[in-house]
Amino acid sequence: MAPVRMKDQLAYLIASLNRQLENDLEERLRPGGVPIEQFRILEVLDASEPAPMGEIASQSLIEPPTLTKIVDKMVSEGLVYRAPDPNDRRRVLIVTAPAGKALFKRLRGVSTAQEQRIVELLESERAAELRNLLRELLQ
Amino acid sequence: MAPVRMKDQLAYLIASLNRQLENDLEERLRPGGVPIEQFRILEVLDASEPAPMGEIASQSLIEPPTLTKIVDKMVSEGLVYRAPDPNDRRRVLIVTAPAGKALFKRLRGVSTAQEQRIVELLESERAAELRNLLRELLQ
DNA sequence: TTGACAATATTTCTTTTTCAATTATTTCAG
DNA sequence: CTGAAATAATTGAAAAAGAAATATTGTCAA
Repeated sequence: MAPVRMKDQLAYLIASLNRQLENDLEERLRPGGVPIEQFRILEVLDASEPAPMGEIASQSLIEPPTLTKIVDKMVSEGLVYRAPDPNDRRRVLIVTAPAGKALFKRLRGVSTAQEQRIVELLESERAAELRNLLRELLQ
Repeated sequence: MAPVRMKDQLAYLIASLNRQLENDLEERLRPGGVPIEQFRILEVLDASEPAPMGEIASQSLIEPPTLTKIVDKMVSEGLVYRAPDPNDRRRVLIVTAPAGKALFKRLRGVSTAQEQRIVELLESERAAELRNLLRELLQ
């Protein structure tokens, strides 16, 4: 069997593409001065709010201790606030503050535009196929 | 148009899958006690050696200052050594030392096994299709 | 040939991230 | 009910990453 060259490995292609997409997103967020992680957190909250720390961590792919510190910063910037969960007081729920909502409203297009660029680059049936392949490999 | 849920976004799927593959690889490398970055550097060198720092950096997706520090460590562990490029003395070429070659020989299977698992999980035509889709999106 | 600019790698300094341990709360078997 | 184990989040120390500055060498137009 011919040796698989690194650049042909699926894991490597995925890592490279991931890097490329992150750099792209970061660059487009830079004018707003918003770190990509903060943006992802706002995305998670936009989808379902309020959300406990653990939920945000797993969805945004950020480790819990890191998330705590990022949220600290976002709280101090007035983007979100913490609200202890009355049903389970171990939990801390995060809620988007008005400033956070406004910020996200300004920036959400950055992410959807990226998705659109990808889908356009492939034709849409192939984009759907890619989506399926990735899903199949997850878990 | 219905709002694209975060979990359906290609960028998110790619980030998630990338994370999953990295965790998987890291776990399998742990017995050898080798950080994933060192392994990737050895992979790059295995493909073409000697290689200048810049080349290793871009291929392994590691930033130059970080790479310098990792190579420092690898040199002190006797895995690689530095050799100034005689043709361009700004460059520093990295060469795999015998211990590095031995280590890589023991561990290379980890990476090819991962590739195989992916290819098997999909059938191989679909793996080929995935490869093409990813390539198309790169650059 | 020179002098300005570019390229390569490293260093330094600051900021982030991670890892392990800690606190607080909940759950549940006995 | 009690207390041991589990879960959620945070903290603090150490490690890693990142940005900017530096050192060195190379390139090329004037």
